[in-house]
Amino acid sequence: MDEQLVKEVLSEPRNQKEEIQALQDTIYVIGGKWKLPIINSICNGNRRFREIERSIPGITTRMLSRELKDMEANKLLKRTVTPTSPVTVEYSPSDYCHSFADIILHMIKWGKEHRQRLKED
Amino acid sequence: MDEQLVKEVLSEPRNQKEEIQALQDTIYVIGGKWKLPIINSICNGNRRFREIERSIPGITTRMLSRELKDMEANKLLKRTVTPTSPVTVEYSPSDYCHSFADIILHMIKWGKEHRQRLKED
DNA sequence: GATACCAGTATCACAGAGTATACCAACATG
DNA sequence: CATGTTGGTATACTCTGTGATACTGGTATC
Repeated sequence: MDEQLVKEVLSEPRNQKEEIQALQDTIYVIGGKWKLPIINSICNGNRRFREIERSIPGITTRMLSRELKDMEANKLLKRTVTPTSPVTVEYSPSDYCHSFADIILHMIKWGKEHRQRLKED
Repeated sequence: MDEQLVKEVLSEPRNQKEEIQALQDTIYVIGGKWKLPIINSICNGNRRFREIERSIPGITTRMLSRELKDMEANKLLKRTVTPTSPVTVEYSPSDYCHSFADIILHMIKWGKEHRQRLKED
């Protein structure tokens, strides 16, 4: 584990109440099955609705629509409509959106290692 | 962001399908409102049932009971019963449990920064 | 004797997360 | 002219995660 990060995040003396509240806040924001996969997809360069939809196995049009609306309202991303014909709709990440990069990266790492462990059994 | 980690986790050329699957696997394992707070609590030294319960704001006896059972079955933690009177039950983290440390740490970090941003408005 | 703590289980109930399917208008492609 | 794509909405449904409340049996405390 990254000792520097530990020092940065975990104040001394430890304030466990604050830590668990922070953890619960984060879970509240990115909880659910789809938020992180969507953020990941958009940060990976997917912009169009169907493009994002196709990049996430299992998601339905409805869930994607709902989550995108929600995330736009919370300024996690920007929705841009270009009046071409037919209209072009593009979703792009806000800076805020990039702040999840570390979390996502570590979760990808964990998922890969997890799969590796399962294979070894 | 940690460039070394990026190189380690994100293979070149990128395999986005593998990445999103890894991400979804991780969400599947630690998804829900309580798993990470419980892991965090136990890794922070809480061992007894009521001790863990008190350390997590909002959790009910029932949810804690269910999640602990689930996590014991998945070898995320060990349940030890000492035949004192009344019996002493202790939950302790497995090595596996510690593998979430990075994710939790980054989520705590994000939560703290999030709260800071809200205060600044 | 009343109350409180421990480690839970039982029962009931609900909201909302998530699924399935169909549909729309406008355009492009074969 | 039939089909497919885009960017969604509408409707109906399931289901499970979560919550509220109550209870148990043994012990310790007041």
